[in-house]
Amino acid sequence: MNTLPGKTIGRLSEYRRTLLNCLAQGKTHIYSHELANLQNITAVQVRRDIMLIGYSTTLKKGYDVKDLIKVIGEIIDTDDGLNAAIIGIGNLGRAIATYFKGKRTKLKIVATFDTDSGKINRVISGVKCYPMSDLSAIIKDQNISIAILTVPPEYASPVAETLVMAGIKGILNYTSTALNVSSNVYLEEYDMITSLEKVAYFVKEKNA
Amino acid sequence: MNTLPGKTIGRLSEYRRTLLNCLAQGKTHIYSHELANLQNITAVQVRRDIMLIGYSTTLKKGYDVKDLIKVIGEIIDTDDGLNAAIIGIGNLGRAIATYFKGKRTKLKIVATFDTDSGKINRVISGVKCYPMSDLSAIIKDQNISIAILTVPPEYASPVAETLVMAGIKGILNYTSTALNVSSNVYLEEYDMITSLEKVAYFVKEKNA
DNA sequence: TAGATTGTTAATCGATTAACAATC
DNA sequence: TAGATTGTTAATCGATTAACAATC
Repeated sequence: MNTLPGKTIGRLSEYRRTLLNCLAQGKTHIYSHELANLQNITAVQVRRDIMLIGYSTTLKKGYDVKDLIKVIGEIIDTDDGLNAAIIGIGNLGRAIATYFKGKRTKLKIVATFDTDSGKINRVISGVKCYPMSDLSAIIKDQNISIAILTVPPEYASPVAETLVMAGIKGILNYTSTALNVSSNVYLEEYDMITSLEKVAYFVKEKNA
Repeated sequence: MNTLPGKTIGRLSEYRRTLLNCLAQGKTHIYSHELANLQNITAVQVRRDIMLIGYSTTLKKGYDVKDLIKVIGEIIDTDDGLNAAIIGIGNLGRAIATYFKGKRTKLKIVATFDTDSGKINRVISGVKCYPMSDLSAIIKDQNISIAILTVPPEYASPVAETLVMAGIKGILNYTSTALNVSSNVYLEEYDMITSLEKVAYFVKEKNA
């Protein structure tokens, strides 16, 4: 299977969650236009995404919900799962840790890191907090390949460097600092202030 | 000025923050390639974005940092500012409120809402928390036009409906529920689990 | 069959980048 | 001037959508 576009991967993740809801409600089959409506996109886009992952149905009665969940899992999950860590366990870090609790997924948050001695060695939102100084050692020990960066902006760059040196393969950066990492590390950045400013701009434009 | 693409608006917001940092460091002028490097994008993209907002410099010594900050502000800010509210003040809500504290921007978070009686009427992360039952009234009273939705997923849809009825103009949805709002309300959705799954997928692909 | 649905190609739309003239 | 930089058009790239044949 060729590498799929990022946008398609994002939608597949959303399809899966929606499908799991459908399954919980006892729905066994779903039409492309039903799934599209639940996601506020078009049915063609759903069908095209599903085409890209090589799944198809013989029936004209929609996709088999269970099957499709399984096939999406084969595309976006790894067989043996991946370990992740949250770097900086403030409000945002806790929010993410809490989101993950109880979600049965191939991704596991196995450690958090902080400099605050009041947090170190405690279990926070279900995950053990280690001192920042042990970052490299624990990433290697626990085979952590993904880091979720929620430290204050001024620490983002040095911490990212440490992460890369320690062998991290992917970083999800929630700090407001744009990072510059070597191209063999996958980097995804998201900034809440930017999103909010974008909403504000379009609110202004709509009412102009 | 025509409405600009969302991607450009996102980048303008980031340029501004970077430029404010530069200004704080005493930098008065910046070349397109410098700004591009700080943002990990290309210089052409920077120049094109700046072209789109109608700014240009006569000097070949880069853009005047102060001027450019001002011009970006004229594009993305409203003259009189906009008020926002956080709906659901859990960890994520608090993270956002805290991010905003001390940021001088035309956007103000003026209220938060929750159902937890232990939170109601307290000031949390610098913002007063009101009971969810007062949502409509306070949105109208305080002229709130943007809602940041950080409630549990099962409440997302009914709360969004209330928000729209109360006259909200833009919603930034951080819940995992895809919303369906009338087209005169601007909706921006972001889901952390999806982002993390995307990172996991590309980590897997890079190492395949 | 007629109507609904899927899978897929081709067309369109939008965003990025290459190329380059103009300017300092 | 030569070299660096900007502003802008045209080309390219990528993602979405329209159109439609095939199938139930």
